[in-house]
Amino acid sequence: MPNQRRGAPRSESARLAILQATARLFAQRGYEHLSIEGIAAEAGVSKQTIYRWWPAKSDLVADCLLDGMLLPSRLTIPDTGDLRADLIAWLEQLFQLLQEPDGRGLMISLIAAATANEQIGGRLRDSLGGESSLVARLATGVEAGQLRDDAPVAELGEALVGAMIVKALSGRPGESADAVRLVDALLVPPD
Amino acid sequence: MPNQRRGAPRSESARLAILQATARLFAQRGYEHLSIEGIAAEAGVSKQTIYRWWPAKSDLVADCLLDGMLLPSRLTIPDTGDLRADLIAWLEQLFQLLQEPDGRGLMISLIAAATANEQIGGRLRDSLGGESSLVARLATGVEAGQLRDDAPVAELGEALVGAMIVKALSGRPGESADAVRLVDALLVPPD
Amino acid sequence: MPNQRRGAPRSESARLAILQATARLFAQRGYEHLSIEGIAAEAGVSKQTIYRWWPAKSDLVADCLLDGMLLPSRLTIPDTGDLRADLIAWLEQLFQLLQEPDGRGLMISLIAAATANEQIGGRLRDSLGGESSLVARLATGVEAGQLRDDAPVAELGEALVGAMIVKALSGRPGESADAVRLVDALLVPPD
Amino acid sequence: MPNQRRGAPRSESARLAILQATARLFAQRGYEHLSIEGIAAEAGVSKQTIYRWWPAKSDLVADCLLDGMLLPSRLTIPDTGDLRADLIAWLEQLFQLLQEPDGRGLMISLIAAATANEQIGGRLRDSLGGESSLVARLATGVEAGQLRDDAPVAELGEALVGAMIVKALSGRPGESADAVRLVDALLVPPD
DNA sequence: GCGTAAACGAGACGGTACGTCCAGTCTTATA
DNA sequence: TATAAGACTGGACGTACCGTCTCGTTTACGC
Repeated sequence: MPNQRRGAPRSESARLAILQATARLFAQRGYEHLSIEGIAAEAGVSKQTIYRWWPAKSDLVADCLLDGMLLPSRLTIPDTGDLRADLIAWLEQLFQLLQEPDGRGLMISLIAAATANEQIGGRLRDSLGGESSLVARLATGVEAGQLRDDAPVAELGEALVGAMIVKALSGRPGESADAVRLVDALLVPPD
Repeated sequence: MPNQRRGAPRSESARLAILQATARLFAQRGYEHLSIEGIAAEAGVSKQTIYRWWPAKSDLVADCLLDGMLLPSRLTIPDTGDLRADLIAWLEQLFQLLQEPDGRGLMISLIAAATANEQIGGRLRDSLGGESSLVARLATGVEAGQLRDDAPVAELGEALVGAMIVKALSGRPGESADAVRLVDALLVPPD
Repeated sequence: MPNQRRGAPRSESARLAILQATARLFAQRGYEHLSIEGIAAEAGVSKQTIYRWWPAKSDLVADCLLDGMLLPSRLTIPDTGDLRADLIAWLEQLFQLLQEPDGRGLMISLIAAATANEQIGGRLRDSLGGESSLVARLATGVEAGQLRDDAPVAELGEALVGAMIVKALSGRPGESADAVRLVDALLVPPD
Repeated sequence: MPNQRRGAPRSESARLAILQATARLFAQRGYEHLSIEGIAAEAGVSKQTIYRWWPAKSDLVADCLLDGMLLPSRLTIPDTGDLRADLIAWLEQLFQLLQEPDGRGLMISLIAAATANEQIGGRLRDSLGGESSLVARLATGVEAGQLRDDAPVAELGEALVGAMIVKALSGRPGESADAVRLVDALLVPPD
């Protein structure tokens, strides 16, 4: 079957350059100060090439997030078999990130981006945009008998991520003990 | 004792007009489309008068929020004596708000504003900017014996508000049953 | 040979609209009250388009002057063969212009513009911005034997124009007799 | 006879401070960049005090010029008895001033101010704002028999000052020889 | 190969808003 | 009543980006 379309195919190098430029500028200056013009200049690309493929700045960021270009990889949820320990470890890492100045900026920028794009919000909910899913980890915990069968995993996931987001937005630093308390409050073991 | 300062005193009418214009435009068009120029025009005031008293758009919004000009009054947490019922009722109202198109827009706008101003984030955490405090209500629950003495009220509050915020950001509608499940997951009654 | 530059070419219609708007507003309200914003509005053009091509208001006015859009065409120096008569006629026209209210305003505005831009000053010196040159006319007079060979034509030109400028600035009306006296004082015929 | 008016008399110290501040800022930054606000701050005076006594910026400058606060004193016309030598010396000094960067700026600023105020133009004409008068010096020359009785002294004065102004505006440097040529062209001795 | 059509760089364009400066007027309290 | 202080409306500044557009160039199919 021959090609569907005539004309030059989409330039992969331009696509990459744009996403990388976006990620770089996002990390450097935050979502608020991201501009299409700046991205085009940084990527060595014309504005039109961006507008041809992405309808809005937030969709660009969503693509970056999907490709894992925005978040440090350490933020994925571990699965050692011990749900409580895994969640605590994951939350502690998040709280630590929020205490680095750039870390908090990154999180705030992601929230700001989510404000403009539901997809980004969804990725945040499913454990911050990476491949792993918080809800999947909780479900594994149910299977392993570490959580009651009828535990509302979706709600628990939202509550965990949401607590972190609220901490980020209100500038209240999260400490290790908070992570423990939060997980213990949420995770009622089966009788 | 005579007055402390010379020069004309700050114009109360201008202050009010600015805050009201901000609230009006915020409700109409959202935080993203709020512009100082637009507020000045709506308030019949010069831009300089705004810049003289507020360093940034987000501080203006924070003042509005403090004065209760942005949120419907029904969103305060009730206190009927039954903590579980109160929390469920409050969450249901929030979820209902999120299902109205304007309601979700309002919440998203508040989160966007919080992104630029920690104070706003703090008000969101303390039950959405009003006078009432979610944490205070939880503490009342502890005193009434409806919650264990060592319940981490701060974390629970953050988790509740955060869950709602995550729902808002990810566009997942919250239903009444969700509210019940969430509250039941979080509120472990004393033995 | 292909085109030198990429990107859309400069819009001639915008260029013209800007110059015409400038000329119109200059004539109506004078150099002092000329504003880039006003010109942009009058020309139906964005401010950026003006700033892209002209670094300053005075350069815009200089371009208008060069294109002969600011001065009445009658102000060019005649060449009937009789130098003395030509100069007197030209000066009389200038003096008459200065006695019309708008005429004096025009001249004052030109001087104010020259204050910000040497090019404009140069055009004023070479007989007020038009195509004709006062010095060239004087040189013709030398050739015709109506002026001494070593007559300092440049200095005489500056003195003639300068006298008119001083009259304009000091509000002293120039009369016909003044023109005659001035020319006779400056133009010493050859022995 | 008691005072005519009630209330505090005009503050002489404020008046002086304002004029001195004006002169200082005029010299430093030129007429164009002079602002009432800046003068008030520099003088330690309120804006209202300036507006109470001077209707416009240009009137302030006119007053400074009258008080001799703007021009170097060396620019007065000498009177050694030799009219030609005096005029040449005076012009040479002017030309020299125009070749210093600040000197040209000063002259341009004065012309710009004259553009807004006829009085200033008049002072420029009467030999640049000082006490001495060019026309008076020329009249002395007539009395001394160095100029024809019917020499048009007013026109000659305007031509001399005007030539200098044109040089200043057009950025053409005046040299010593130019001064000689100009004076010789204008001053026809009696037969 | 050769035309044609899309992608692409460059960049001009009409706009909106920014945050700042200053004008000129006013309202206080003090001298 | 003059003054210092300073708040106020209003207009313009020069800049940054927006999203659209118009060029000339490049690339790859389909004839």
